[in-house]
Amino acid sequence: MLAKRTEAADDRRRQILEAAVVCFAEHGFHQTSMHDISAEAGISVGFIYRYFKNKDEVIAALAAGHKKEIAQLLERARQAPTLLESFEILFTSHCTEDAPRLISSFVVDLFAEAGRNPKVARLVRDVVRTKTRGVTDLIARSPDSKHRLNGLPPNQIAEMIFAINDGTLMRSVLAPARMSSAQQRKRQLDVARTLWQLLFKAKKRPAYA
Amino acid sequence: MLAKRTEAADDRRRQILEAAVVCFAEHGFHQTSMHDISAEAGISVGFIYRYFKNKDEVIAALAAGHKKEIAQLLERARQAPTLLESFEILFTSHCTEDAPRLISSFVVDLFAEAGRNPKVARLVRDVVRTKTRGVTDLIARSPDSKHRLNGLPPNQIAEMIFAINDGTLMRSVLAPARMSSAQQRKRQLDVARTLWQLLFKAKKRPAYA
Amino acid sequence: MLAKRTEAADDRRRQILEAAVVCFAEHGFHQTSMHDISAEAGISVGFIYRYFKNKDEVIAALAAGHKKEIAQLLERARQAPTLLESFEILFTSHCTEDAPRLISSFVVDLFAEAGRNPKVARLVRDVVRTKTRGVTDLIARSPDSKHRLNGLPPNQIAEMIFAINDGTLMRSVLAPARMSSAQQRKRQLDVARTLWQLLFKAKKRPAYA
Amino acid sequence: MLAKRTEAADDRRRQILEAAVVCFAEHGFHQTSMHDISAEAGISVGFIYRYFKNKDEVIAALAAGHKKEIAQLLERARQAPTLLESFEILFTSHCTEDAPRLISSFVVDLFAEAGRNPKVARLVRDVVRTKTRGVTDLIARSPDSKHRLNGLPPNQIAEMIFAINDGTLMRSVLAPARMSSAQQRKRQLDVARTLWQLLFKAKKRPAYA
DNA sequence: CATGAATGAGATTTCATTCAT
DNA sequence: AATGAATGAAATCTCATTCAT
Repeated sequence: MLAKRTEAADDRRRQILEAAVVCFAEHGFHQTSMHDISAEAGISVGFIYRYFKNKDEVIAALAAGHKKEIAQLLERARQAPTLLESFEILFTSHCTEDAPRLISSFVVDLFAEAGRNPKVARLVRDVVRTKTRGVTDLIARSPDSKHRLNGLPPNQIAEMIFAINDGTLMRSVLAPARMSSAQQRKRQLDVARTLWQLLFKAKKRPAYA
Repeated sequence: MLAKRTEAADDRRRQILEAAVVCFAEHGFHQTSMHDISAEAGISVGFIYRYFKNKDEVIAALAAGHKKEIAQLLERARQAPTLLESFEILFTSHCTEDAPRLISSFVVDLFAEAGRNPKVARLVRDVVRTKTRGVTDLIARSPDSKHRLNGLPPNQIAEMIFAINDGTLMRSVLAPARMSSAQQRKRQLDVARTLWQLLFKAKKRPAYA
Repeated sequence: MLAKRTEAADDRRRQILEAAVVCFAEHGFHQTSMHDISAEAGISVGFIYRYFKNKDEVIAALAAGHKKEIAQLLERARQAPTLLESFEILFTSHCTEDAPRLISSFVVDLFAEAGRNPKVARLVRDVVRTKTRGVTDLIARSPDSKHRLNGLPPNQIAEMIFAINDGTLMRSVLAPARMSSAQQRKRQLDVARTLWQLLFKAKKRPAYA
Repeated sequence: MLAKRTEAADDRRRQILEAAVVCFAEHGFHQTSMHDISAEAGISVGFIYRYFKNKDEVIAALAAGHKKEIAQLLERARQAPTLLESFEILFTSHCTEDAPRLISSFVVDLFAEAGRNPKVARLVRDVVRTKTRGVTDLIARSPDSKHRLNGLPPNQIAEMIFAINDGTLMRSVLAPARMSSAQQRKRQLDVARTLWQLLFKAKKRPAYA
């Protein structure tokens, strides 16, 4: 019997999930044992099973958490005063943490898992959809994008933004361990600005001859 | 004692690796057992060990194979008559196979694994470097890019191309199983052309005002 | 993660080691499977690993136990009222158990293992040193040995005693299964007395001629 | 079908057995694979099976070889001009080889194996019997032993000699690898002479008071 | 004859999960 | 509630043995 969803229970859940994400990011889902998680959380193994039916549910819960974080990220991006700033927020999302590699490792593993675990796939697909829609909206509403974008529709731009975003995330698992959060953040800002320039600053480029 | 590298042995190796990539793509590295691979390859478990020291070596061999394929892909892209065609080749690489999801699942898992397994990380990092350099070169040499690119240097463009490429690949693991290779290919071509338009067709757009 | 060293845990350890020594004596270290041990102990295989890191650690623990037993044996020998009685204790040590062949088989295998496993070698070497020193002391302190011993120094005598002791032990693995503990004990006492006679009773023999 | 016992076949057998004893001494019977033996002998695995039905037969053949060697050793001891020299030959038998640890490791393992493998047990028991009888004879015929031996019967002396011999052999597996054959030989000679002194030189010791 | 490719049973070890306390 | 002892299925890897070439 799983524990009821009281506030205290939610705290427990969070505690377990926080430990889990650390382990998962470091060793991957399937090389992390339940014991690893319990040790990281400072609780007993059996305890985890009071709050999660099994290991897959822990993964699923984390995927759900990821979905929520993405929703919050979108919200923050939406409230930025300019579109460039929105982009900057989106592109550096996984660098604001004190452990950027942790997040990216986890997310890449999540996608890998989605490739085979239908439950995870459904959630991740949902995240992707939410992200794309949110950013499409963001672009469409921006006064910046009135006449520009090289004639591309907002949703195509949005897809490209996320392709770039996911692509750099995927690659960031290769970043040497010594690379600081700040350094990674800087790299990501560069990418955001490059894209920005491509999309909106074309005119500024001196017309060739 | 591993088998010597005769031609017959190389055939066996290939046979095993082909089976392994199918299993890995379907279930991930760590949820594929050596028995799964042997069953898929139609041989006995022990036999795999005559050709690969252990499971990690199978993964590493596959990663090395990936590296070689990327090198060939670059070569093909290099020989395309126009830069746009080069782009199209690069962006649809994983769709030409009869099993596009297989390839992408494998590659995403490979990146996830690179986040923890240093041997794999080294190989993947190598692949990334080769890719980026190759495409940087491709762009720099192209007559198309003489005065355009919105003032961005070729290597920054190259990085962006691959970010997009990897990003779409990462996302493609979510593609519903029923999506055909042709459909995916079409999507990828769209992305390639969007990027192309962004990079090189800007001038064509009537300057607002 | 190994279980902590509580009293209950120590009981478990003992239970496992007792089962292990039975199996090892009967089939040797390398022909005893972990499953054999678990079956003999009446527990599950995996459970052994909560108490011992691996099979080698089981062997090492048993070797350590042997060391302790030898130390106790020496103590008992030391407290015997006469040197002859000390000898008798030393020579019959492995016969007092209800399973003399068990002990000898185990010890011979332990020496065989010491020839290749450095960890075991270190322990066995330690046992040998302790034994030799202890008996050297025993002899040196004995009033019996004041002027006799055929002019041989105590440590040479001690070495010989243990050579004989180990030699008979080594041979005792050949004793037919039906040979009772009592019979073996009697044989060993004969050896002890023969040695004693050789060392100390020489004078009583009528000088030839 | 095993190969017939022609002279050429016997050569093959010897070649295999020589390789086997090296492997067995180094790693023990049950940690030596048939492949190890074939590699050491420079032949194929399958080839071994033409000359020996299985691994156990290889061990048995080696045990039989040991028996023959012991018979030859006894013959040499018998032909020595004095009893002391006979002793010296017996005690240093395993040191004359260029690999003393090899022989002792093998013999100790052989005894361990005898504790469980009845076929081996029978052979080893036979060896022990042959040895004891031979030496009993040796002593009984020696003019040295006419009136001495502290009143002990020759067969008891013989048993003791072999106990010592086996005991030192058993212990010699602990000799550090760097100990040379010559050093070990010297040690063994010391033991032989100590025993000799004990048995026959008692008279020389000044009778105390 | 001789080889070594091929097998598959079996060994060691791990780990998700349960349950008595 | 919370623990962690206990299980046993399953994974990785080895190796004696066979047999087609």
